[in-house]
Amino acid sequence: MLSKTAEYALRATIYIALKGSEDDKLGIEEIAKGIDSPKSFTAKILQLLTQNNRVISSVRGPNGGFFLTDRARKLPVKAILEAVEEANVITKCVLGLKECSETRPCPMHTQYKDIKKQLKQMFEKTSIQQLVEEFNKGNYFIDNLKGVRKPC
Amino acid sequence: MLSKTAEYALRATIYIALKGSEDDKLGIEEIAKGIDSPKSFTAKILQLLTQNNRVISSVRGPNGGFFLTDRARKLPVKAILEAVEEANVITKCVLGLKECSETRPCPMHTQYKDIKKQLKQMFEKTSIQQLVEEFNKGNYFIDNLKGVRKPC
DNA sequence: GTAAAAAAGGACACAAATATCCTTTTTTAA
DNA sequence: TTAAAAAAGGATATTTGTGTCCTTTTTTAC
Ligand code: FES
Ligand code: FES
Repeated sequence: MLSKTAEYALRATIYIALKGSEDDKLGIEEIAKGIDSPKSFTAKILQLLTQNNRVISSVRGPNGGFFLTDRARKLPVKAILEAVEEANVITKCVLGLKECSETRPCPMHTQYKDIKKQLKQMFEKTSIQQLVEEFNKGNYFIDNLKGVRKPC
Repeated sequence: MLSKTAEYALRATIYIALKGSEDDKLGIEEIAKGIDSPKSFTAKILQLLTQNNRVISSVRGPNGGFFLTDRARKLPVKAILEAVEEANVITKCVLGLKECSETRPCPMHTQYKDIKKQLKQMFEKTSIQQLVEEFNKGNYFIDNLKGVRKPC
């Protein structure tokens, strides 16, 4: 469905929104551990997300790190996908035709179009903040750690 | 969503089911043109689909080619994805966690699970034959050719 | 039985995705 | 004002996906 890049981008952004703030920025080390992803690769992905402060903000130097502004928290999840150039999942033809359209539909179009619509809704109508709230209801996970869950 | 390999696999299989039969087998040249895909690469993919006659059947030599048995036509679309090892789209966590489960859900799980269920339904409950029938209703497309459509 | 047709198979080429490492720049705190 | 901390950036390695080409095997028709 999504590339590793997009998956790490989503997990990292949610993690930063979840655990960090403008006063308590997170370092790449902690983020990578928190979502268990490869550190350097994740750093590269965060660079994409911080371009023009599109989604993530960052500050260098001691006490620096990554965080999300209140503005950014209101962004739809789709904004994360756009930053890593993968928002096309919500427009593509499931059989890989160049265009997905009603006027030139593939044999799966009729069945797939409703699913695609829901995918689109999910990524466009869900804000990063909503995911944070969902997580904070408890019993949600953003990493792969095994064993007993330590309470927050 | 799907790799090129899976997309070509789907398109090729549908095309063969559509245009061919045991008495009128299709050659790789025609198939690749029909779905417009790279010929040699598509040939490799068809090899995966013909392993153990899982989905596609083939005969070598003059008058040989690819076709689908009646049994194969009844297979779910998922069988094609399995042959190219991509059926996991219908089980994976959208954020890339190792497991997608109710007991260890990611923050998008609640929203995504219904979409995933529908994807699963689509691939499991739709047979290749059904797609052929859908196509034969007219005005469906399996290639990217531009311009006026020539009637069959 | 021989030649031609067609898929199967193997080797290789190229590109993109994934991943690591090291250097540079910026920022802060002492 | 200097040392340390942290992200940014650049170079490179590795793996996977995509794609091509050529040889081999199988089958059929003559
Ligand atoms: S044309 Fe294929 S999904 Fe719409
Ligand atoms: S756990 Fe992420 S989609 Fe189910």
